[in-house]
Amino acid sequence: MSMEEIAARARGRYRTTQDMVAGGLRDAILGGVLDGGAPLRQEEIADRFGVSRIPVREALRHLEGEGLVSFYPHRGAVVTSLSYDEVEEITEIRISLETLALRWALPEMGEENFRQAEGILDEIEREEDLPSSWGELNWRFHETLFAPADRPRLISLIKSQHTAFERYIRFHLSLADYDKPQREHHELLDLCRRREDAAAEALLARHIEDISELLLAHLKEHAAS
Amino acid sequence: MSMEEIAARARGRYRTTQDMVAGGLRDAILGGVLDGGAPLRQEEIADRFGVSRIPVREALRHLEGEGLVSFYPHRGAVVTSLSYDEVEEITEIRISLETLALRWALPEMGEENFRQAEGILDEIEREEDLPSSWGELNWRFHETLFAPADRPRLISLIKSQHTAFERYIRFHLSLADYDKPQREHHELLDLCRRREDAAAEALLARHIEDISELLLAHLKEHAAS
DNA sequence: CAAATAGTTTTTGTATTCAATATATAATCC
DNA sequence: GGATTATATATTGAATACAAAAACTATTTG
Repeated sequence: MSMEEIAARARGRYRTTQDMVAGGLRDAILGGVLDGGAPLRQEEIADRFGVSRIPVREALRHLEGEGLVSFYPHRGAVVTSLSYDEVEEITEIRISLETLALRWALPEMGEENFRQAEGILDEIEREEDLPSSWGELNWRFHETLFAPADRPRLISLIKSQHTAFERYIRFHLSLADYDKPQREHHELLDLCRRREDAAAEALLARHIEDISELLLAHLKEHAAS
Repeated sequence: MSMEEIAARARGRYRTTQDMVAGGLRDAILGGVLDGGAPLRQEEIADRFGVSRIPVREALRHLEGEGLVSFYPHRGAVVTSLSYDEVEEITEIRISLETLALRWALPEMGEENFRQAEGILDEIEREEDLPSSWGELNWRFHETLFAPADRPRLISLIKSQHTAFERYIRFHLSLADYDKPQREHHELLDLCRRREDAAAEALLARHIEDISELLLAHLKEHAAS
């Protein structure tokens, strides 16, 4: 490793300042430090990161592309929040895209993939602070199943739907709620191993719906659109 | 109409400078003035639009979110270009998302929608310069069919796939190539009217594949990945 | 001829200033 | 008094100028 690389890592392992700001804001949003609807004032963010407003604005634009923030001309950016209807919509989109990805991935899966996926399930079971790491680990499991499809655009679309979704999981799910999805993960991996494509696709669809239902139930309870 | 609104239109009917730049660049890319892979130098663009570099950079970031340009750190932005594999990938994604949208839209369609869709098909048949307006008109037809689904996120996803796609149509399709898709448009509208959902979905899938095959055939011929 | 080096170009980041717009508050009018 | 209209303030949006970092080009040197 070169001196330059080490220095780059020390600087926060980001290539540019706007990447650093975007990364920090992303963590804050996904980690729940910034709730949906929270205003993102440029000057305040710039001060907090110790940078000027320009990289902040470009970071915000980038996050807009990821669907995490929304811009309102001359009123600024706010953290995107999901309505009940949008959660339902994302559920449908996820089922459609993820079953497609699984269909393409299944014939290409090898022992290597299965072992990797198992490793992630182990990590989930060993994890102490599940609420704060579930999003990341859950995504890594699903991604591992889709990766053999070698469809980068498809996988990136799926990822952005996941991101929009899992931000809410953290707040609305209690510890017991994680059991069922995890059981489904094991079942899903089993079906993939046995190459039962139709059953695997059906289970994946149900798995997505199950998570969604948990989320919708809590959203309905806690009112707020 | 207020004086302010008139003034806003005179200013180029854009709310902010970056919207104006983004709009201009989008037209240039979709219109084929800027080919895939073309470098987008900030200063040059700023000069051409008579603005500073700040709104240009934010416009580029916005277009990055739309998938029309790609950023390479410290090397700048280039117009995104599609590989053969990516065209195949987008085809699969479109079929998956558009049949989903149609499934949700069909029960909600009314005579109003059918008439509107027919109007667009008439426009296509009356159009003199089809290659340059096909993209826009074709999208408006498909959008009209999906609109009753009232799924804004889904429709916006579909739109970005369309955009990535139709930029290439203009260059690779000859006049005769537009006949078959247009016949399929009429058939599709007919099936929707008769509420034959399964047949309509199947035809839509075939329609997307047909267009894709035309494009892929030309891409294969003209080499370049 | 290959590798190192210097110079150039381009992007990226900062600072400062000003303009345009939206929101909130205060004042006016009916 | 209620509604409309002006005014004030905060924030975003944009321009200018400059500095720094990275990538590219051409040259020099061994």
